[in-house]
Amino acid sequence: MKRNSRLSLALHTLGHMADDFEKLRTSAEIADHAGTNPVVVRRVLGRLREVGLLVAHKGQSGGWRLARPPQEITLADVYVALEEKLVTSGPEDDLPTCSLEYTLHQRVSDLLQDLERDLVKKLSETSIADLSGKAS
Amino acid sequence: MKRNSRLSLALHTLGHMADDFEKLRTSAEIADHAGTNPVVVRRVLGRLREVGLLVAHKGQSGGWRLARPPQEITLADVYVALEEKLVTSGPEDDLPTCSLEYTLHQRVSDLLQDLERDLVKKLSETSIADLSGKAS
DNA sequence: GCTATTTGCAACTTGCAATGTTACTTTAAG
DNA sequence: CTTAAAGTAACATTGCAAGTTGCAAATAGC
Repeated sequence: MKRNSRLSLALHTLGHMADDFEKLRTSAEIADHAGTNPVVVRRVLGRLREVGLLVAHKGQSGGWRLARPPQEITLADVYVALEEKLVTSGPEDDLPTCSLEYTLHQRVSDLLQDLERDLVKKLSETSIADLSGKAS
Repeated sequence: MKRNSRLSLALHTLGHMADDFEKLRTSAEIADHAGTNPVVVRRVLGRLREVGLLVAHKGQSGGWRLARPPQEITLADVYVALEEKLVTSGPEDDLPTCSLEYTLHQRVSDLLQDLERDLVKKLSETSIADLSGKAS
């Protein structure tokens, strides 16, 4: 089992979709290529459908395709949609009882939020069209 | 159970040690304050001992203290020692069979390595003395 | 030297979340 | 009407971090 594979799966799939973005692909085909399970694919791509990156067609000869041209979908769009958090924001659930711990958490959190912004900015500079074999 | 608590535990503890850096503290005391278990404390602080940030004294009236002045121990030292990876480097274990996946992984990895460097740089600008109540 | 206290460490258990699986419903093409 | 697809809920598996137990080694205090 691979951890943290949602983003990999999504980007990999969208990269291929960028190659031939009219084509409908079924969850089964995608799962097969990505070495996973159709339900997992539907779960992950479902998020991208919800935010309008993908379109799904039910019924016979249905499947998935991009909702807009691949040049207009960036890695950041996908990252944000999946809430993958490659930068771990603090896991603090309970309020710290100790003021030192509070200060500490504050500092580290601020720092990580900056990094997260950086990451999204950098991801937004690459579209999924840039990944495909027939890149511009 | 908190995930990702090793770094929190370590920084929290070292912050307190910076307050009174001659004092020896036992794993039991530290665990009690941090709401965890002495063995977990020894596991985490053991890493910091291995890289020369802490000193442990065995035997009666033994315990832990800083190996050098708190001003000379940065958050980066602790972060690096624990290999905490707040920035998730790619989880790819097996070689990608698909060239698109390979390219993708390459790009994302490069980006994350940049972020990681940034993070360490920023962490190195704060010492554990800066965390303590009696900050400079 | 003897005892109490502490770290060091290995082995095992537990808890949890992500992934995987099964089974069923809904939708639409032919 | 049949077939093939997404949608979804419920359950199973599993990887991993944290927690736990038990004991050996070291050392201070007596």
